[in-house]
Amino acid sequence: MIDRLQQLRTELLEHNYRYYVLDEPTISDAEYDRLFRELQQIEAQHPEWVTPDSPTQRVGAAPLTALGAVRHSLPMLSLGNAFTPDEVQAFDRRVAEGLAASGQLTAGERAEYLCELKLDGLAISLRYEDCVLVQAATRGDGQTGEDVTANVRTIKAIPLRLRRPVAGVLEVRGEVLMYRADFERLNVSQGEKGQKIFINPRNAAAGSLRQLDSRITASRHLRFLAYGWGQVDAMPDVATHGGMLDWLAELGLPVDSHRRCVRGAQELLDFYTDVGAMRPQLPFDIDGVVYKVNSLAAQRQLGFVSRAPRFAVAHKFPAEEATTELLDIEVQVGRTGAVTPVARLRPVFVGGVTVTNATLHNEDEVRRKDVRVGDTVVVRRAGDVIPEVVAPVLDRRPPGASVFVLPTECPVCGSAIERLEGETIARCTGGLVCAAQRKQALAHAVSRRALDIEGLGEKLVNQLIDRGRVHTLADLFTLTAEELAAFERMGERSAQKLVQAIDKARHPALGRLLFALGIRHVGESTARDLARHFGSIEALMQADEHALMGVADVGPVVAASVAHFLAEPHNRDVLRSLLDEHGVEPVAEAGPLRETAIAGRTFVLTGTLPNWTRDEAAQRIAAAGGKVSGSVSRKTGYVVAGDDAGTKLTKAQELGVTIIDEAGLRELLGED
DNA sequence: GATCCTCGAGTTCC
DNA sequence: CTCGAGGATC
Repeated sequence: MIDRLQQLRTELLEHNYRYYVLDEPTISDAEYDRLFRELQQIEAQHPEWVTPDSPTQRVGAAPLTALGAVRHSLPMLSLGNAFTPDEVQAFDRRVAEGLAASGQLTAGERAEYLCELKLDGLAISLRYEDCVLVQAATRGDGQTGEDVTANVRTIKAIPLRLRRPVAGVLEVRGEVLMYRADFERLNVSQGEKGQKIFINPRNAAAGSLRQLDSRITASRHLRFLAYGWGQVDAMPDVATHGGMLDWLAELGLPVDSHRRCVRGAQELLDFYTDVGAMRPQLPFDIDGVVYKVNSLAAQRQLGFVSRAPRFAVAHKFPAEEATTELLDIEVQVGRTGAVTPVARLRPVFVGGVTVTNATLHNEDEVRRKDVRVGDTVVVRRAGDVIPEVVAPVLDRRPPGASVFVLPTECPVCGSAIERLEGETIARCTGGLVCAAQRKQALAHAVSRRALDIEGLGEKLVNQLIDRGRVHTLADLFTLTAEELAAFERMGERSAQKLVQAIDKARHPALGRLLFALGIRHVGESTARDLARHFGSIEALMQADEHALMGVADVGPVVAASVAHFLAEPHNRDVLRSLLDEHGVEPVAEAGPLRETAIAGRTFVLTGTLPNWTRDEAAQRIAAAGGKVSGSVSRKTGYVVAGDDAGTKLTKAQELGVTIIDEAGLRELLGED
């Protein structure tokens, strides 16, 4: 009996592999089902023989109450975009120059790329430990994603165990997606059951993957295609991205077969054209193609800019466009007084959602596009998210449509609208006299990245300001549950919860409090820098412009803005009142700048490190809050030197910058 | 003085 | 996500 069980498992795994990975099934679905049921029966008789990697163990488990958070060991990055042939040529030129500079490419030689489809699904990371799938996580913000292990185990295209031995950790990255045919069928059955109809395969895949009840996921026919990797303990002996993909395929992971290895910009563009032609015949949606420098050594050489690799780019298909009528152009007033024209549109379905509003950014933008109220306009979703008015359809302009003129007075408070010379943004001069600005300022102060007060949404903010109950941040801390319960759409329970949330905000991290104040030019990051540098509100309040300039990334403009804010008696009063009367006690930032070796410091990597690639080292430094820069200067904190270090090491010695090796870096990072 | 990069600010929809 | 602008670097 146990022999038969082993045999069934092996056969079913093989058929799975043929079906999902090789796309060459050798038996019918009915035959597969027969084998599957036989295995189920044997396992039912002998529960002690059931193992977690058995093909029967993909049926889903009992619902969870929430998806847990998973921190990626290496961040999941995003890619830069290209939309035009010019941009692709510019990308190729940058790559060629970068590689020529390091001698990896001789002049006139064309760089080698691996071209792939850009799948329109959800990026996930699969973690295998000693060949066994142990965890699956969504991309999330790139640093932290959601734990979707239970759901991912139900996706038949994803092996629960690798087909070849791989020691230690292997993180596989790829896209979970739904085939168009499966999507159509799902919507039919959803419709019959009177359940939610999905707008597109991407949304359906996302909704299915994030189910709390993995039994639902199991019924949804999700697919998976691998395109990359994260942590790899046992790196195979391959030199190219293409080689890595071949290796992943050998391990039993599905990899899309439309990849192509090419040289130079023209061949990249040819791939784009070819893929565009076959796009309607593909079984799944794509939103473009991806070009990656093929050589892994060359990839390391090129490195990263901020969160995106320099060695890869996504060449996107043009966004879907639609035409609709521009009903009106209204202006909004932001928290800094910025006056923004907004297009009110006749609702139109484009790129998977119904669009009714679109920003027009500023006065110049409206002029440049020459859109007028009454025009028929072309609308698209830029970057597939934010709606954008592209241009008017001039043939259909109604006679007498007049050019848009920005009002000279604020529509909310009547103060003058002013546009300083050389600035693109016009601003309401009303300051806190303007209710719109007070509302936005309060909404900003309580937002998640600032004081993080839950339960204080737009509606309530509006009421608090309109009734004159809250004028400054300090007033917020005088609210009681009794009076809040009397506001519209507020019950006793929500009122009490809100008061608790406000109470919790009495001990914010100093940086969050500074960010909450809404000082011009002081965002989340600068606020944290200020908090770390000065350590307390009191110390900051005594700082003059000169002292402020001493903070990293603070120059004359930011220093003047902060000094101006602090010089304003009204602002000082609010701060004093917060601290002295309302029991607000900011807590010093965790890990102040002077006390951690990594956070806020700049690292330069040079030479070959013994165990880490440069990318890995860079990503680990970034994960610990450090910065990685390409060149050595006096502001460089550390130079991490490996074998064959070049001129950067010499320069570091000249400038007296601390030089460490990989072991030293590990020590700083707190690893063994 | 030019250029690259990061940060701030504004915005949409579900 | 995107633009503009401030800051740092070359």
